[in-house]
Amino acid sequence: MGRVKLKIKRLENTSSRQVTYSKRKNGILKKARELSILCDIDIALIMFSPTGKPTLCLGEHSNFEEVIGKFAQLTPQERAKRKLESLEALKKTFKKLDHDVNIQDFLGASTQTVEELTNHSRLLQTQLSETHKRLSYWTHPDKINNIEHLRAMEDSLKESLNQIRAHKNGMHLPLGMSVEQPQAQPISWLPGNDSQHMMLAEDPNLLPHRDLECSTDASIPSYSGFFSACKTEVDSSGQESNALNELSRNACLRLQLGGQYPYPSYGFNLLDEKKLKTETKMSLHENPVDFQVNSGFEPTRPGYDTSHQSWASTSGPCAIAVFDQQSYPQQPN
Amino acid sequence: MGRVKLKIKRLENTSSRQVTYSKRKNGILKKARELSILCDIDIALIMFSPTGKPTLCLGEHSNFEEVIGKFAQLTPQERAKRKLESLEALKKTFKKLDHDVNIQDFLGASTQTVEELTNHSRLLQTQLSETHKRLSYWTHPDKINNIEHLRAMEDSLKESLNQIRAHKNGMHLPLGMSVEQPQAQPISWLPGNDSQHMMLAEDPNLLPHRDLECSTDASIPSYSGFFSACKTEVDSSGQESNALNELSRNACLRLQLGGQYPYPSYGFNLLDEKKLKTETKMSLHENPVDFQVNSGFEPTRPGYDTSHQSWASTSGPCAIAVFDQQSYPQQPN
DNA sequence: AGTGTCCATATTTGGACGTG
DNA sequence: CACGTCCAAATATGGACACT
Repeated sequence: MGRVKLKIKRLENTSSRQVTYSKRKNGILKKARELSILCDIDIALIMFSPTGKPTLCLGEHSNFEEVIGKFAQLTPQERAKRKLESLEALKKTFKKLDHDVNIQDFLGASTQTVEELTNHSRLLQTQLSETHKRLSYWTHPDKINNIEHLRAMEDSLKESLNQIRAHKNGMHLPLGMSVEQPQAQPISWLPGNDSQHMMLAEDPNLLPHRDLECSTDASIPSYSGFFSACKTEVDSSGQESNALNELSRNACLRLQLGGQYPYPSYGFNLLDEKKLKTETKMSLHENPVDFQVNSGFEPTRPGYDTSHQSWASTSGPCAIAVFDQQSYPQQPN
Repeated sequence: MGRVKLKIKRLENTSSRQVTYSKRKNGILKKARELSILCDIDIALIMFSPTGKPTLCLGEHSNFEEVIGKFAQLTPQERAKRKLESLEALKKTFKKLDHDVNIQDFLGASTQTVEELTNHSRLLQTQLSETHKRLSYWTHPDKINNIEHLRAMEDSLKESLNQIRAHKNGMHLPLGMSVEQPQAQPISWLPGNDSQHMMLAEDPNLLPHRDLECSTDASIPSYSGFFSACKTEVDSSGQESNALNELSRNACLRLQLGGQYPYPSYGFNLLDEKKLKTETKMSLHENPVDFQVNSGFEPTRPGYDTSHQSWASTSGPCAIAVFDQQSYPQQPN
């Protein structure tokens, strides 16, 4: 009876859902692979069958943590921006469909607000950056090659030292403590000293590439043969195999992504770029990894129904970023 | 001329790659969406355009972290937890719109965005405060009344002094620069000194490029492009060296800071964090799940080739990650 | 660079059925 | 239950061109 047009709506029949999943899964995986090869891009696709069985597909030379990490690196601003972009797209769709406006107004306003906030954030970010920069010179004097600067710093330090000593002396001098006491412990008392830290996905140290059977190399044709009957299809990639590593690595990622990240005090390594990034990135997930059903507002894809049940971190912000793409007016079914 | 059969091989023409990406991206996104809806599953798709622009697509009720996390832990246990019922209503409501837009979503998304940004701003504000506070300790030691702290600071300063001296001495007298130059000017870059511009920053030589992160990001052309994407050019995380001038400076700095050189011992315990990070990572890696290659494939009918790859986790319940998929009989081209 | 449109053809995939 | 097979209708998408 030939193919039947299907309404894009949850298939109520469990069996059909499974069969369809199976078929379409193959289809989408193939598409993903083709896309990654044709356009030579990074791509990662994860899906869970109706039964919960997970499937991962990576581009020819993609590696999971890399992709996720890269994505995770997007700053909140960026995410927000992207989100707005997708909203724009929707807006456009709306317009086209001659659909109503209320929304547009809303969007407009929202955009405005968002923009403001974004600017503010940007400003703060810049300030922070500046400050960190300044601090960095003190933290890593060895990075300075200008002897004049060093000399100046030295003098400054001497002066500060004197100041401190003077101040100290002005205070009660506890038990005959030696002023010259060799310094020992790190200045942990400084504000914000905190050990917690998030790791960055892209940090090679944190996510060592593990190339087991597949990984990167796998991406190559030769690899392709790997489990498949070496077909004519050399392009078959099969990064998927990486799962193994991918999975294990995930843990890390998850940590990072899932956002628990007790906010480290901005105290210390402000200087550390990585951290900075992390902070920025994580800023959205200040909470501990608590997964909670956040059925409330998972942004659903327009036009579709949703049955959600998502475990979103309460703070959930970050998470969703780009969803772009959606719209495509459904063809009338 | 109708559609032409395309060999699944990297498109050498840059332009075609982009066009193709654009088209296929839409296609695959649509497929992903449909699949998630039809089969009511969780799905996450991330891809980067040939230019590096990231795109994320989540299932109807998926949450990025959740998906990644779930995948990571392979904790399928409650997968079944679908609360379809409650959604039926929503579904119905929007279904009749026959298009993809869901106002609720707009609201949700935007709200979230605003929320995110707000949080981010707050966070940055806090960080700034902290940082300033920290700086103030050094700028106004007289405000400190804890002798221990003063002592620690003093020691730290001494240490820094030594470091600087050592570094200074270790330097060869820079090219013809007069060492005797009178050093008089105020040390404007001293901590606490709010002089806006870091004189040091201006000197590229002071900021040896260390491309750590960069290298990574660099691999993806425009990934960093997101900065440029922003009209105004934000520097939220600037890894893009070529970005803006003002940004590039930061970039350098950050790179430098993010470097792996040994942290100075005197001050902030950066090391601790590092260690901590490592530990965390490790623990995560020893994820209970242990994978095994279960490569089994069977050359199917002539002309087909299937490769399935599944990794089963011994411990995890569902633990099976399947990666499969690839090759579908490539019709002889 | 990124999209949208047209058209003709390449692919995908419901349904129904068969197998382990 | 998970797939492989068939067939015909539903879709996706190269190539060319236009717009922004």
